[in-house]
Amino acid sequence: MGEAFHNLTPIYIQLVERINRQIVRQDLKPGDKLPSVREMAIQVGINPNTVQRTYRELELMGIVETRRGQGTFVTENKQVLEKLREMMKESRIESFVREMSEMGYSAEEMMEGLNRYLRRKKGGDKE
Amino acid sequence: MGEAFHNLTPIYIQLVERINRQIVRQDLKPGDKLPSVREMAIQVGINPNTVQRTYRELELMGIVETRRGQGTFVTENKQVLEKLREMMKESRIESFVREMSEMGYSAEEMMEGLNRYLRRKKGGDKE
Amino acid sequence: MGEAFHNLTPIYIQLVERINRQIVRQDLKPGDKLPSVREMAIQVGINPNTVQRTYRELELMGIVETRRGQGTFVTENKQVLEKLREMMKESRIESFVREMSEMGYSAEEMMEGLNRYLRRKKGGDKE
Amino acid sequence: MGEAFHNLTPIYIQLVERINRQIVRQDLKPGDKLPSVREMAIQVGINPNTVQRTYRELELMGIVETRRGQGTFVTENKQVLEKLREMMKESRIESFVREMSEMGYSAEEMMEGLNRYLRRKKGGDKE
DNA sequence: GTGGTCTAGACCACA
DNA sequence: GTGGTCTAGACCACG
Repeated sequence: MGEAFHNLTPIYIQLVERINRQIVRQDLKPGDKLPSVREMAIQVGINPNTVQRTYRELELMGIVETRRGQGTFVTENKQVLEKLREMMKESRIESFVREMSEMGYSAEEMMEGLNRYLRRKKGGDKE
Repeated sequence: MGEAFHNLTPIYIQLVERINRQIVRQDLKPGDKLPSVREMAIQVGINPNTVQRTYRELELMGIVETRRGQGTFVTENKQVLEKLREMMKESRIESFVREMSEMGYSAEEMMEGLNRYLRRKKGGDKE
Repeated sequence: MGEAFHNLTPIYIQLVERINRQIVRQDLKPGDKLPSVREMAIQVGINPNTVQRTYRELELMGIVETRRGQGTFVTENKQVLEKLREMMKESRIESFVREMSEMGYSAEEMMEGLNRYLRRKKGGDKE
Repeated sequence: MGEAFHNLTPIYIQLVERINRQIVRQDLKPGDKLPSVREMAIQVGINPNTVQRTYRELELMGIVETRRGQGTFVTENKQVLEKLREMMKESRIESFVREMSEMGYSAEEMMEGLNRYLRRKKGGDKE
């Protein structure tokens, strides 16, 4: 999640992660059909081959199932989805910790900071 | 603010953030000289005008001081630096919380997850 | 191993299998360097992209390791290689049994036929 | 005899083998009429001359009989058919043994592997 | 040099 | 229509 003006991580990986996020957020629910390869390519402005590669990657992970002539669908396998959710949670925590410790914060300060933020937010909730 | 394939946020903002991060990480210490406008422009491959704008922005925030004919330096004002550190910490916490709650995690699960991660890491530290 | 006048199975899969066979036969030993993507492409008369896809597939299976700027190498992980050997053995047995039972032979006839063949061969060995 | 990407063995031989297989599998029974030369040529997408050659080859082997003005028929000669069956069985066994020994398996391991596979399959049969 | 990514455009099989 | 494969040719990062 570094910066960079060109963005080094491959497009197809970025797209894999974007779709994973949509699934974990339930924007894409189990059984939902993803846009066709060509449609998605137009939507995000990349080449159909690159989308194809993304979908294949997701299929290898068991996250989507593709049915020839029909489309690509989010798996209904609860276990896989739960594992995905778990992985993304760990990944978020991990980069949070990495960034915070790069800034020089200790484990205690992280817990403390998060705790204070959450309590503050509970009071003044909005949006 | 989801990432994109081209990265929509203005380059000068990206550069401001990159420099702030370097300061908070102590890669740039109080009193350190930043690369000259032209040098920085070459290093990151952007237009000197854009770098100029970045430095102006940083100066308005009080984070750097420019001395005519000498260059641009990280401020030695402890208060400003402490505030910057605080801001970046809050910003990291905030996006962590936002992302985690988008994934459907509750405040308790965040605290729990972070705590478990930190304890796990304390045991098997390396690198 | 069917016939087919055009050969339906994708080239990159055929190539994966060919390489796996070479590894199992020890024509390619652990640690050996495979031909570079471009070289292999010329050797077998296909597009470098297709070879690249083959190598990637093999890497996902853990059968080869690729080192940027150096080349692609057969893994030295004994476990993976043993598993590959086991898989290919099972696969050979499975298609043997399938073909034989399509021809109407029973399990007993298969065992009997194989046994007779092997004993016959033991006597008149050559080559 | 490794496979290839274009398949080097002559088409008419491939077709001979395909038809033999259909006969041994009883997809084509004794006395059955084969498709006409022209029809077969269209079905498999090759030249009628090539089909003609295939049928001539099969006739030389005594496997089919052609009756002027009527068509080409699978022989009803039990002996010939039994011999064909025997030949194909031996051929399958031979290539099984060759492939397995190329992989470094001994005669004992082949028998053992086949036996285990068959017993395993007897239990969990399906399809 | 090496592997890795991306595009443009083609053709195929399934349904 | 769908996904899947292949090619040709380009450009990139690593060493």
